[in-house]
Amino acid sequence: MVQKEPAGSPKPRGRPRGFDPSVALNQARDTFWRKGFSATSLDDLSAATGLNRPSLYGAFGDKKALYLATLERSHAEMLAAQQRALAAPGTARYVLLALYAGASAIYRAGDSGQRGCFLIGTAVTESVADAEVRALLARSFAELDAGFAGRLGARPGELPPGADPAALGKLATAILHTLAVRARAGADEAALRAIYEAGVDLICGRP
Amino acid sequence: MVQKEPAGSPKPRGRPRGFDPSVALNQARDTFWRKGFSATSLDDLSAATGLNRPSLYGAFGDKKALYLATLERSHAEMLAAQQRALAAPGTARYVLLALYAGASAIYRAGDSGQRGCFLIGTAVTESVADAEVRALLARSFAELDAGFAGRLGARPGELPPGADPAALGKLATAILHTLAVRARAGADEAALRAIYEAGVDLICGRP
DNA sequence: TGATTTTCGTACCGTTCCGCATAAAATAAA
DNA sequence: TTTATTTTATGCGGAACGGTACGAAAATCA
Repeated sequence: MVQKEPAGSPKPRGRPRGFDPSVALNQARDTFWRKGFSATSLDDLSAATGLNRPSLYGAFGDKKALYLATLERSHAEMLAAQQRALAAPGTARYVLLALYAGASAIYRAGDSGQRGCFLIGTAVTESVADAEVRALLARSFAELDAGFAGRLGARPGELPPGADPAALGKLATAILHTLAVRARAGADEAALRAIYEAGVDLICGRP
Repeated sequence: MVQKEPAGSPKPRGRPRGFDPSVALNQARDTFWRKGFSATSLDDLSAATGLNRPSLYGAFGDKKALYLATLERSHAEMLAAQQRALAAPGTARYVLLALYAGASAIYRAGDSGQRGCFLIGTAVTESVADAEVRALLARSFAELDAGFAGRLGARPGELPPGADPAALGKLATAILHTLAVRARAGADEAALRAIYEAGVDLICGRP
């Protein structure tokens, strides 16, 4: 494994890293995603990343810090995907359906069983005993709610008269929540699609 | 601790139990509820129930079997509570609001932080790696969906014209899902109420 | 080349984990 | 009382846990 060499950055003094921390972070996230935080051991993470424990520790800190880093990145990616989907051209109904279809595909992925949403599938369990996880989860929900609300309130007349974009935004996030837990329980593509199509019908009004 | 003596049952041969297995099961469930399955040790369970490990093992089997027993009981209680709430007199809107208010109260309970729903908060994480948990979770969702659908389709004319009770039933369960995960993330009573009121507005039609 | 700095790999530390072996205690039957 | 049976309590054993010390390896700098 050869290190990448970003031009212009002065080479650090000692022995260069033999791995890409960003890749390792994704591999660690995949492991947490499958087994959850508590059931994932440092040996699991070591095997998944190909790094030994000292290298993991040196790059990310202890297991908890590594987990928080995967949560933070995953939330940022989810939020970016939401923004991208909601900024696409088309009606609210159209972009919501596309967004949920994309989420459904992600939730059903996974080599050893459908994994659902990373935050819902792993952080929800830890959040009662861990204030940092809980705070990140609450922030993630709030930002998703706001993202949906922004798009739903963007074009006057697109929603049924009297609709409250903020309230509907929270329900749009609720659809993601139910898709996430149901995917983890094994629901297939048709089952998830039926749910989000019915949800979009309610949020945007039947067409 | 004195044993209960159900009349008519022939006394078992040996030393009688010094504890009530049903009470112990609830105490074990509360521990799983707070920390999740993987993070809960047999010592935690022993401390919570007041039993030592051999007694726990003798009464319930290993940790996994004990956990499955708590899941099964919790699901049965949830389903019974749903049936009771939906069979109450009143419009669909009224009974749904009452049901969600009751769920919200349960989800916000907990001595050390809001715990949400037991199944959503703990089983969703385990369900990818454990087929038994996954099957129980899927069954639980399906039965809740069916319970809601049954009530929503029970009285013709109660829903907006053209509404599909089966699809709305799944969305009614979705409201429970989002309440459960948001409670675990720390959402307060007003936040949860705003969500389920908006959800009921959509499902039953604005009043 | 040699010194310096950082990473890598092995091995280890103390702790905690789950499960059980064993014996004492408590009750019913004989 | 004696015997049989079941539940308690103590404590052990092997494995896995998270985390780290330490020396070898690989790069840059002088």
